[in-house]
Amino acid sequence: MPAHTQAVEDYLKAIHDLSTGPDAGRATTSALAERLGVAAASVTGMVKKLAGLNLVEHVPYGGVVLTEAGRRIAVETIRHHRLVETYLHAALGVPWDRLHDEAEAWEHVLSEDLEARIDAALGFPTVDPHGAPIPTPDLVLPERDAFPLARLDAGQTATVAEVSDHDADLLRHVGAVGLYPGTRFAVEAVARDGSVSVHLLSGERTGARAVLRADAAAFLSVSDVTRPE
Amino acid sequence: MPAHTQAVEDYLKAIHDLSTGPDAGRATTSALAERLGVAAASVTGMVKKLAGLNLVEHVPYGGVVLTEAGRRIAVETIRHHRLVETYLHAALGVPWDRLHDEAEAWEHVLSEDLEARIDAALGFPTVDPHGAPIPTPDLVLPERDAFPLARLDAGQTATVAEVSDHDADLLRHVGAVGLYPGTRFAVEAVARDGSVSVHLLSGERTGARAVLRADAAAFLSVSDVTRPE
DNA sequence: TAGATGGATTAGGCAAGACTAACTTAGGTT
DNA sequence: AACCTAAGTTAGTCTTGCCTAATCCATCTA
Repeated sequence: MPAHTQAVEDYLKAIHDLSTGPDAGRATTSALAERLGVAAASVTGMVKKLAGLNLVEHVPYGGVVLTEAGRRIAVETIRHHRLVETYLHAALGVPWDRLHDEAEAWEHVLSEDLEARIDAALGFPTVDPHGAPIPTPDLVLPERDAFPLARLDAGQTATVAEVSDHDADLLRHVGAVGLYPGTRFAVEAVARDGSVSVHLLSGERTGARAVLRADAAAFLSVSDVTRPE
Repeated sequence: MPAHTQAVEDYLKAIHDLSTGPDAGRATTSALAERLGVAAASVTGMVKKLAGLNLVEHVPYGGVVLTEAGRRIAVETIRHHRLVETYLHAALGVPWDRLHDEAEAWEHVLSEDLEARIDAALGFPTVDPHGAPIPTPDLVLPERDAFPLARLDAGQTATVAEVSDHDADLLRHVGAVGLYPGTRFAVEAVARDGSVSVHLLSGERTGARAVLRADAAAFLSVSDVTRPE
């Protein structure tokens, strides 16, 4: 059935990412080129191919949108990615900041059978080690009402929902600070440069105080926020 | 470092297989084509490329031999393949006859780090589930003095050393008979058509008697043979 | 020694994907 | 309304691997 190549899966996944979340809409050629590390002309070429396969709808000069068929392949690939990350972390102890790159390769060669075995071995997890939701076997991707930590003000308390897995250096920093998904914390202050002083209220480093870099604050999403007062 | 593609790894592995074992020698174009499921002309083309990369020595009309550099890549790939098979079997319960195909895909995307983690998780195994030796991390592939079961005569006793993992149907048959690697058995009779009646002396089905198909007898190797008398 | 024959090689192509360079288009500016 | 610019697209190549068809070579046989 899956006659799609690895490149096709990568494009569809990238399109999905870009057209999901707060900034939804059409994915642009340049955004795809940037994310995939490829020249814009290459994107145009592949997008035309994907349109021919009815996996996306392409409005010249206006970006692309996934069709239902395209969405299914994208979500299937995301499921593979997140299951593999979860497995590598839980079963083989691969550190947080290396999961993404390993999973990037493995997600494309995972058979249905192995996917099911890994899922079962993990007890059918619903989130991966970065806090990202794992699509269900029938390709439903749960929505979340989380938002960037960077929007919190001093005095607010929240729980880490998800950390972007794209930048290994950023992950190491967040790990050093202790803000793993599920950790509850209070914002003590927000510096002029955007870095955030936090007080950990749960997790391994409960009670610790640390400063989160501004760039990291933008890529951490939080939920269960209590308004001060 | 590994700038070699998956196709290169597959060719080198196939050349290694064909030029190893009892029937050693130069690997021929047609044998490679057959094994890789590819046209002979394609093999000639790739072989010239490999020769240019100094991974093989090519004598036109006379076959190919691996260079040391080529041998290392081949053995590294074999190590990946056998470690992955062992892991999938031990950790995820993938059945015997499906290991090969899964491993075929995974062997090419296994990072050094993950290879080491899997090796450690398994307790540094030396043979895979088919009885094939796993090359060491420094790429030494142990030799074996095993030979085809088909050469045994009635009355002889031997231990299953290794079962070829290439044919899933054959593996299912061998599994049904109970001749897993390590199993000791006695040959009761060899039929005119080459099928072999065996009496299991160890393993799960100890005491059982069964008939092994002639084609399977050719792809099972044995060791520790006792001569009758 | 001359064929016949089958394996090996060359020649010419194709499909994926990516690149650079050159041209368009859509949206602001002025 | 004329123009500028940045993003998008077209055109033309390149590399990998694979294919078929045609030719070549080495060897076995008559």
